[in-house]
Amino acid sequence: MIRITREADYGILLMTCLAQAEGQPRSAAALAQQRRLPLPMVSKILKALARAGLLISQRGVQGGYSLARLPAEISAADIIGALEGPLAITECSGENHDGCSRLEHCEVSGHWPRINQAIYAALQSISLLEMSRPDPPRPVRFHAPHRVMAINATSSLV
Amino acid sequence: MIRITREADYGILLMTCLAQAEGQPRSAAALAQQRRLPLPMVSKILKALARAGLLISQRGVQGGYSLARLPAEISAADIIGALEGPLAITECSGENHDGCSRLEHCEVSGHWPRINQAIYAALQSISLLEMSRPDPPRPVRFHAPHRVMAINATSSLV
DNA sequence: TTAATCGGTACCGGATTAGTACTATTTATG
DNA sequence: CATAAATAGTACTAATCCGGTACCGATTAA
Repeated sequence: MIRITREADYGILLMTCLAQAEGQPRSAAALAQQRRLPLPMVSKILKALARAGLLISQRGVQGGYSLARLPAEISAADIIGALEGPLAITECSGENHDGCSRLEHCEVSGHWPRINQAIYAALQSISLLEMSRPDPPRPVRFHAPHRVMAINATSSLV
Repeated sequence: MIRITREADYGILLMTCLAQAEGQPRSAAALAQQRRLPLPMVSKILKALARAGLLISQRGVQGGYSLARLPAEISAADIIGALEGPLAITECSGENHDGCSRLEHCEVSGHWPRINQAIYAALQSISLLEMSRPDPPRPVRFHAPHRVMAINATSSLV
């Protein structure tokens, strides 16, 4: 399946909290409490988001994190991308096919960037503003032909 | 990062082989040899694809697998979806939010199906026919703003 | 009858991820 | 100026999941 790491999953949850906070900084502890997530994890994720430039961090008493841009200017792709690090497993979907031992028997590799881009575009089309709507209009049923294609969203699992 | 399992990755490789075979059945061993993939793995994947109705299997001597539909009628979403099984980790992105212990503190969950569908649509727009073109026109560079969003396509890694 | 091939299940090892612990650094506030 | 509240960084452990293998049964053309 196509899955997203739990880190990115939590990241989206936290970002929606901050979107609703309207620029006012929130501490990691407050966010963890609000979403019922483990504090160290929340802390780690917020740090990463700040490093990626999506959040502004304010240290010291009364400090916290706040959005660096307006919710409408932040996409799901931004958040997920920020939390996934520039991992090395990108060889065949990215630009550098060097070091690909199977290249001579693989005519498909050139197509991965296309798929890549298609998914990226899909994720970029969804803004944080949209995701922050408190009660979304229950979207139309997923029209998978025979089997549900699932994103591994573990955010709400036990 | 957003990653695809290696199984699905191999699956696409194998499907392109079969697309080029033009209806003529190929044995698992032949496909494994052609793509330089481990035979047991190939066997496992082909079985799953056949069960999903994407391949037709012919047992016995001179048997093998062949496409159940025309390459143009099979999408990347079909292949990936077939290999990812109806895992249980779908609770929050699928339809049934039941059993989600954090539901009351999670206003985002309702949005996962949307993201889900967006990605699904992207994958469905790419047909096996397109992917089987021997040497694809090197697609335009991936226009990620600051960081490459990567699909973990490990097909061509060592 | 035989050999080639698909079908299914169970299992193991390794890699990645989730989560934790600890310490240093910054800063508002009294 | 001292203190407490908060972020920043790093290293580490534990659990899960994935890739891969092995084995045996069922089919079927020759």
